[in-house]
Amino acid sequence: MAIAATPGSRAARHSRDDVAEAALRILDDYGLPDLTMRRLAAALEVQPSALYWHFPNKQTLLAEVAERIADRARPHSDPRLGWAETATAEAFGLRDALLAYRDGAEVVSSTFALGLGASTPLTRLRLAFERGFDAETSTRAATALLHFVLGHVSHEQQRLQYDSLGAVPADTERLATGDAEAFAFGVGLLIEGLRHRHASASTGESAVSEKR
Amino acid sequence: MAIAATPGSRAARHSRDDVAEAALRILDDYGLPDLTMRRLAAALEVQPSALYWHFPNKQTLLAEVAERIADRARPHSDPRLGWAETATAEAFGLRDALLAYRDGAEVVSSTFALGLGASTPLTRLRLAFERGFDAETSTRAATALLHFVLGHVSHEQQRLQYDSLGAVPADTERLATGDAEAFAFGVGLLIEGLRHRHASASTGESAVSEKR
DNA sequence: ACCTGAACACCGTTCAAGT
DNA sequence: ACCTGAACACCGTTCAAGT
Repeated sequence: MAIAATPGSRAARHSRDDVAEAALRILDDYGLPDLTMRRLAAALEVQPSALYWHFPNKQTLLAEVAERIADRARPHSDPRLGWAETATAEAFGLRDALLAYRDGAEVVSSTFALGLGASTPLTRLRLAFERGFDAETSTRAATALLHFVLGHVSHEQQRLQYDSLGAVPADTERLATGDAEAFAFGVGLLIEGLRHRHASASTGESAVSEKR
Repeated sequence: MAIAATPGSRAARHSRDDVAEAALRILDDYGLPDLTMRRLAAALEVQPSALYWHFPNKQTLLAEVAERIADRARPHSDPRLGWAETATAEAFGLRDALLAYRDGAEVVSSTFALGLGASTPLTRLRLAFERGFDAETSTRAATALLHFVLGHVSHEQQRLQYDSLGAVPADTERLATGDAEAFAFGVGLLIEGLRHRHASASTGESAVSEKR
C-alpha cells in the first residue's frame, strides 16, 4: 500500500529532525500514552529498531520533543521592561506554549524533572530575574516559578482532556478563564513575594527601583 | 519453597490493605519503575490477575499508595499559630513525608495531576490559609504552594537517586542543605507574596494582624 | 471472598545483517 | 548513512473457572 519515498531503496529514509517532528505530531494528535516507539515507527513507515539509529532511547527522544514545545515560547521580551514584567511575560508565554500541544506540560515537566532538556525555559526565567537580582536569588526564583508553571499547566491540561471525554459538555469558556486567573494569581504571588525581598545581597544594584 | 499462609488453600490470601502495603514496600525498595502489577503479585505470591480483585486498575492502586505517603505528613498543627506559620509547617511536613519514600514525590504528583487522591495535602494547606483568607484565595494559594512543593521535591528526589548511582560520590550533606534552603526560599516567596495581598475581599477579618 | 490459568494486545531495546 | 528481521524480556488487563 505504502509508496516508497525514494525509489530503488526498500524503506523510507529519515533525518533526526523528521523523527522528532513525527513524534510531535503523534503527541498532539493522540496524546502521550499513544506516543510509543512502535507507533512512531509505523507512522514513519519504518521498523521500530530504525528509530534507535536517530535516538539512543525513548527518553532522549522525549527530551527533544520537550525542547521543541518549550522553545515555541517566544514572548516579545522588551529590554526596557523590569524584571517583574519580564518574568511574568515569560511565564505566560511558557504557559501558552505548553497549552499549544496535547500533554505538552507533562512532557516538559517530566523531562525537566529528569534533568534532561527543558533548560531553555529555566534560562529565560533566570535571565528575567537577573534584571533585578543576584544570580543565586534569580536561579531560585526561576526554579520556583517554573515548578509552579509546570505543575499548574499539567493539572490544567489533564483536566481539559478529562472533561472533553466525560460528563458535562463543560462550559469551556468559563473553565479556561478560571484557569487563567488562577495561573495569574500564582505567578503574581511569586513575583510579589520577590518584590518584598528587594535588593540582592551580592550586588550593589537596587531591585526596588525598576526601570520604566 | 514458599509456605502457604493458610494451610488447606492453594494460594496466599490478602486484604486490600496487604496489597497497598506491599506496593509501598516495593516502591521504597526498588523505585517506581519497578512497581509493576506482575512484580507486586510475585511479592505477594499470587497471580497478577489476583490483584484486580482488590483494585480495578494500576492507577487506583497508585492513588492509594500516594495517599498513604502523603498522609504520613502530620506536622504538629498548633491552633494558636497564624496562617503563615501553619502553611509553612504544612509545606515542610509534606516535603518530609515525600522524601521518606523513594519516588514519593513523583507518585503523589502524578496522581494529583490526574485528579485522583492526594486531596489530603491540598485540604490541609487550604485549611491553613483559611486562617487568614477567604475560601477562594486559600484554594488558589494552596494549589500554588502544592504545585511548587511537588515539583521541587520531585526534582530534588530525582537528582538524589541520579547522584547516588553516578559520577561523584557526592557531598550529600551539602546538597541536602542546599535543597532545603531552596525549598524554604520558594515557600517563603509564596507566603510573602500572600502576606502583601493581605485581607480577603469576602470576609471581614483582617489577615494583616496575625495571632501570636 | 479471593484466587488460578490462560490468553490478548501490547511495550522498549538489542544486534547482526543488509544496502 | 540508514534500515530490516528477529528476537529478548517484559508490560497491564480480561475472564472463565476454581475453592
